[in-house]
Amino acid sequence: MQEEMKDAKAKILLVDDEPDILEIVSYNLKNEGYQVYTAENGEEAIKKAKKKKPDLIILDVMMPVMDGIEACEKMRRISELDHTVITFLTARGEDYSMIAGFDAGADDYITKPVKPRVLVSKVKALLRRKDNTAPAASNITKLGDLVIDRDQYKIIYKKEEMILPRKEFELLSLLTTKPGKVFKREEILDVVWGNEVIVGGRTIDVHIRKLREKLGDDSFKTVKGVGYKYVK
Amino acid sequence: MQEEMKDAKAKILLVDDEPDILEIVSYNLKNEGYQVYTAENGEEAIKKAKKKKPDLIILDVMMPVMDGIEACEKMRRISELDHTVITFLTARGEDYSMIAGFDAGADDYITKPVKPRVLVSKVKALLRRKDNTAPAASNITKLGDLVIDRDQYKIIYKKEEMILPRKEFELLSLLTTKPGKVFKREEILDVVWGNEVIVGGRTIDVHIRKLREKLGDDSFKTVKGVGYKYVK
DNA sequence: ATTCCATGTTAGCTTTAGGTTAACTCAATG
DNA sequence: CATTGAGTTAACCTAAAGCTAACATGGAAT
Repeated sequence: MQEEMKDAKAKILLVDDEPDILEIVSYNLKNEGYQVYTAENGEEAIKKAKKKKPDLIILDVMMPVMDGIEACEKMRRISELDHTVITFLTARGEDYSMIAGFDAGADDYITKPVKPRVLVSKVKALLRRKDNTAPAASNITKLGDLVIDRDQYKIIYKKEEMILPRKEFELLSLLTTKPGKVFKREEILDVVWGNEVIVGGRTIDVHIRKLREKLGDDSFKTVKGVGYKYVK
Repeated sequence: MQEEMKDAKAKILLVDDEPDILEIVSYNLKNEGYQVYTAENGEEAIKKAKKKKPDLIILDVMMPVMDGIEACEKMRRISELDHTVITFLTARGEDYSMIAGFDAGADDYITKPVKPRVLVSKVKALLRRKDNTAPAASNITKLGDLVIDRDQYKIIYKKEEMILPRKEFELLSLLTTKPGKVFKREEILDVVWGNEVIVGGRTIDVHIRKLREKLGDDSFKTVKGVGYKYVK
């Protein structure tokens, strides 16, 4: 029950020049537990956005003083709003404004006229999406100046991104699952090659060598007669 | 084969405590080709709604066990029913129940007594309206100069709108769900083709090639022996 | 029906990155 | 100083991806 709370207090900035719309929409959003701020033009919107750092900004395209597109562009340059979702409100059929909107850095758009219910569910969806996007649940191992990203099949070594061939990556990946532990040659073959395949005796060495070339000699220690280990 | 059913077969959940009404109304709706489910009280209605995810729910206000208002409120909290239209059946003159109904999240109301013909045309209208509403729940991903609209099955690339063949679209759609992540060929087959279908080993490549042609070579990186990834 | 066209799949060939091997060297150990 | 296991190198091999054109299919248009 309490995890429903997290987006319950999401802050939303609603920007439209028609007070009626502001009122009806903000009423509905507040009903859902959101904290709603409003602005009647782009300028005001930017001020409030800076101050409140909302999670979501709903921006009407057509507005006096500063239109939605312009406001959006400006807001996108404000780094505090990096994680803010911006969506446009646009009249149906105005495709050009949709494209312009994306160009200005919007994340989505909602077409008018819109029913409160629909808008609310849309807002929910957007905030949900935001949550999912942020904490990319990737499986990453960090060891000193080496970062191993198993999702992206890449590593970062001394701030430098590099991609390794598959076997090298998997070998490294294995050794670093337990730094310091000595992996027997047999173990390595099992995991990296699969115990059906039979490869010659020097194959592992060659791969170790390549890793040493790329990641520095001293990280890979040989334990004669047994196998290899990775040390920071 | 299972999707692509137009609203000819729209699912309607009809809720009323009077069996006579259930029968006569559902007869008429079925005649029009709708798939009709019935329930005799709010509790039952919620259960069936969850299971069947109807497009439209017609809800009598006055019911034993759980009345329409309460049932409506509960159903509105079920996210699978976000796009379901809910309409009340209310006795003429009961204005209060109409207001309460909207407050509970209903989309419309129908006054009793109602002639079958009228009801049917009302239902048609509601479902038509629903179709206009639904695409507002768009599901859009924006990545640099690429916008993917999963609802409209179209993309915007460098300000240019284009539609991709289904497989290409789905492949792109998958890869972009997690930019940078390497999707294994097997994963891709599972998601885009479905793991029952068996396609030749070169099929994915060809689709990747087409995407590269259209969206630029460098966005699609090959990770040999593993799969592909999308990078901005 | 018939034609036409877009999409999807396949076969078969080319290309290449990646992986393996052989042959030799080196270092450690007893 | 012999033996054994590991290091090194470059040649070689192969599985995997690229590519192209042909074929298959299904839906739309006529």
